Formats: sequence, C-alpha cells, structure tokens
Amino acid sequence: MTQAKVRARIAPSPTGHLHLGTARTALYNFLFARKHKGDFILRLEDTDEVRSDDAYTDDILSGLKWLGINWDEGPDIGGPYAPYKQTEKTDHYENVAHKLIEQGKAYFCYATPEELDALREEQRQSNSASRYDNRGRHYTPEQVDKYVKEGRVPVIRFKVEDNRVVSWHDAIKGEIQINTEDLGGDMVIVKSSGIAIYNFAVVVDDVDMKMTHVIRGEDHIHNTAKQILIYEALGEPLPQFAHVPLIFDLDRQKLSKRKHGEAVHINKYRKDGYMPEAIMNYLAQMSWTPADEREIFTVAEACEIFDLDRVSKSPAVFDIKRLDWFNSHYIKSLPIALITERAREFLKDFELSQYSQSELEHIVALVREGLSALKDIAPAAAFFFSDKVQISDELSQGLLKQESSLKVLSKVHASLSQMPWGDAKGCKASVDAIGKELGLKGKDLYWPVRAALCGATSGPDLGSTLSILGERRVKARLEALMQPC
RNA sequence: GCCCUCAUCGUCUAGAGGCCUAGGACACAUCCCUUUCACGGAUGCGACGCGGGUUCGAAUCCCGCUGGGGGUACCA
Repeated sequence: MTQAKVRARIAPSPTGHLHLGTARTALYNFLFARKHKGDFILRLEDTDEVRSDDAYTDDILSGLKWLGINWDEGPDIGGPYAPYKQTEKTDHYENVAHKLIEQGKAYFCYATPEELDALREEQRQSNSASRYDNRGRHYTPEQVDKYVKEGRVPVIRFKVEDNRVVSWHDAIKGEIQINTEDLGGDMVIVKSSGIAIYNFAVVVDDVDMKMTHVIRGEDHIHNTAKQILIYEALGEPLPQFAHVPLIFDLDRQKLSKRKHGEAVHINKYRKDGYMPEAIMNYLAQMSWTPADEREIFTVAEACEIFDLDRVSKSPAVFDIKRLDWFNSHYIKSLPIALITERAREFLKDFELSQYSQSELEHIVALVREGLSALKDIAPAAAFFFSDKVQISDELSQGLLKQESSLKVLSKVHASLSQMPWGDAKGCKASVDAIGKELGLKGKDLYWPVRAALCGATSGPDLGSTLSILGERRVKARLEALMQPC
C-alpha cells in the first residue's frame, strides 16, 4: 500500500495577533509533517472582511518563524497550490458553490439577518435548540420573485440532511459521532457579500491543497461534522482529523484576549525576552509527552519524536511559572554569544560600547543565571554600566558608614594598581588578602565592597565583578563613595 | 436548553488490569553548598472527583452521577 505523502497545515485567520493556541496547533501540525517527511503548509483564512488586518498577518507569520516553525508552501513563498490566501479565491469558492446548487445540494436563501435573529429568539424563548428552519428549501417561484424585487441579496446554503449520524475516527479523541440534527439546519456556505464562509472555504482549500491531515483545536469538533458533509457532497475523500485539547488558564477557563489581554499573544513573550526555544518546548509539552518522557527538547528533536498517539485528550493549563522554568533553562544553557546577542535590545539604554564583545559576554554570563526572562537583565546588569551606582539610604547610612567598611574600601582603593584585572580569582584573592590584613572576613569584608560596586549586598560573584569592571570603573565607584559632598 | 467532549499531586504529566504502599517535572517548604542572591544537590509536602458494577485483582474496563470545558453565526 502506498501512503500518500503527508500534508498538514495551519490556517490562521488574520483577525488578531498570534495566539498561544494557534502557535501550538501550528507546532503540532509542523512536527507531525516533519516527523512523517511530509509537507507543512500555511494558509490564510482571511474571509472575515470585518476583522481581518494585514498587520495581523505579519505578526502571525513572523511569530511562527520566530518559534522555528517553517512552512513549505504559503502566501509569502507560494507553492504548487497557490493562492494560499482565501480572499484570492473568492470566485473559485463561488463556482464550487454553484456546482452544488446545480446538483441540488445547495440553494439560495433570502432570509434576512433580522428574520434569523427573530427565529433564534423565538427558539430561545421556547427553550428549544437554536437552528435554521430550512425555509429556503421550499420557496415558491413567486416568493423568490418577491424577494429579488425587494432587493434582497441571498446567501447560499448547503443542505444538511437530517437524521444522519456523521462519524469519524479522530486521531486524538477516538470515535466521534454527531447527529446532523444538532448541526443547526442548512448551513450558509457563501455570505450575501459573495464571500465563502469558513466551513466551506476550508474544505475547498483542503481538497485543493490535497491535505491528508487536519490537526486543529477541539473547538472545531462540530465544524468537522459539517465539513464532512461537504466533503461527501463534493465527492472527495476525507483527511485524517485530529482535535487537540485547548489551553486553559489557572482558573480552567479558555485563554482569551478579553480576560488575559496580551498574555495570550506570542508577541508579549517575545517582547519580554522569552527564548523561542523555551516557548516552543513549553507549548509542545503542554498536551504531548515524548515516549521517553524527556522534558527538554529542541524543535529538531521534536520533529523526530512527535507522535499524535501521545497527545493527551484533556486540556492543559497555561502556567507561567512552568514557562519561566523552561525559559530560565534556555537562558542558562544556550550559547553565551547567542544570549548576549538577544540581550542587546534589553540593554539598549546602556552604553554597551564601553565593553568589548567578550567583556559583554562575561557580564551576560554572570547575570544570566538568575533570570527567568531577558527583560529582567537590565536591572540585574545595570551597575556594570553606570559609574554612579544607586545605593539605598539603608546601605549608605548603615553599612557604608561603619568604620570597618571605610577601612576596607580605602584599602581596596589603595591596592587598585596591584589588582590582577581580568583575573576573577586573582581579584577575589586580592580582596581576601586585604581582609586578612584588616582582620576582617565574610560579610564584614565582602559587603562593603559589593555595596560600593553594585549598590547591593547581593549580586554576582565578587571576583568576577571586580575583574570585569576593571580598574577605572572600580576606582570611580570607590571615590564616589569616599568623597561624599 | 440542546450537542460534543474531558476527568491522576496547586500546575504539566507517567500510567494502556497485577511492576502503583501511583513515578517524574514545575511550584512550595526545609537543609546542604555559598560572603549574598541565583545556580546546583538532598529531603519533604502533595493526586487517581463520587457511586455502582466486571474481575482472584482496577488509576487503568463498563454504567450512572457530579464537575469542568467547547460548540450551538451571513466569526474563524
């Protein structure tokens, strides 16, 4: 048996910034395609004339790329089944819809939005299921004539046959059965504007683009039933469906812009200095565990080991603390040159040119340990860049007023020219030697020095700090303290 | 309302009838390391929603209940 080449896709609609859920769905499709040496396609479902915006398209494409998700065909690079943008296929959808009308599988419906609202309201009042009453199936020629004369512009509805069970084997959820009666009556496939509706356009596109697998959020389950009906009407084979559980917040509610604001957008994490490797890793393992249960893996590794069989059926809760853990892991373990490069934009308020590239890398290496996101690097590294170190009143009035502290500082100041700059251990040893001389050690010795240099009693390794700051900067800091006005 | 779906520590999960007095990770607590914070290491806290079955034996299978979530548009 020859298996067709796997083709999976992500079909975002450019009605908002790249959402965490969209990113994860994209990731799963991408990983699945790569795992099976197939193609991954990106297609834009921009049939919502009201909410679609090109700015969102850019945001989505760049966000996906940033995460390491690359497509083989898409609106930006083309491909054998172009166009990859639904608004460029309007006529095509309409043609297909007309074919369905000719076959008696669809028809024009002249019901106005107001009439439909009234119908729904009535159904709501009587506590019955909300559905279109298929009235358009039985128009007399006179009625149609009248509606046309009134200037009503029809939609095209697809006939949803009643009393049938649509079922499919979902690659994640297993067997799913839905009765067509619960689908809401004959469905609109082309709006009165002439633009195809999502449920119709997806099927036409997935058929056109020869998609073999449709992996999407479980909020689409009912849509899948509707879409299967369309596949059948078109006489086309069904792809394999897989419905991925959704992502919740800590309150077990769907992640939504309304409730969570920017926190649902990939962009927000990008701006805050989260590593794409961390987001990818975190997103991937939210509802999927590799067979060997490893938790840290790269995109490339995930492409090797991804498996739909191991995708969980239940929703995952987005927990920023866990993301932070992944992020701090990558901040600590990615090559220092790369982290330094990424850190630059978070340090842009400082005059970075005063340090060489390798010195800068040392600084980043020193402070990266405690960071959960790069946005926190500026406060952590600030003292390296300013000769006027901010010192709290508590320290300047307390610790730094003590006699022993002043002694330590003036001793350090005096020995500046003998410090082995560039040698972290050597610098530390010099301080220790001064301590020995003064009979001071521990906090009494280190804290004053640390406070003078960093403005705090906690911070990176003292020897390294001294070594990187170098004679000029250390001198400036000490003198600023020793000659108060 | 109706339809679909889900159910293991606070969170992500392992678990596909005996290997489970339920394992790992995050978080949290304590301790160790350290001049400090962080890192790292150790220990601890901590879960199979409930009720019936089936079976010699159930977290695992079946049924019901409860609870959560999603859907129910001329949105996607």
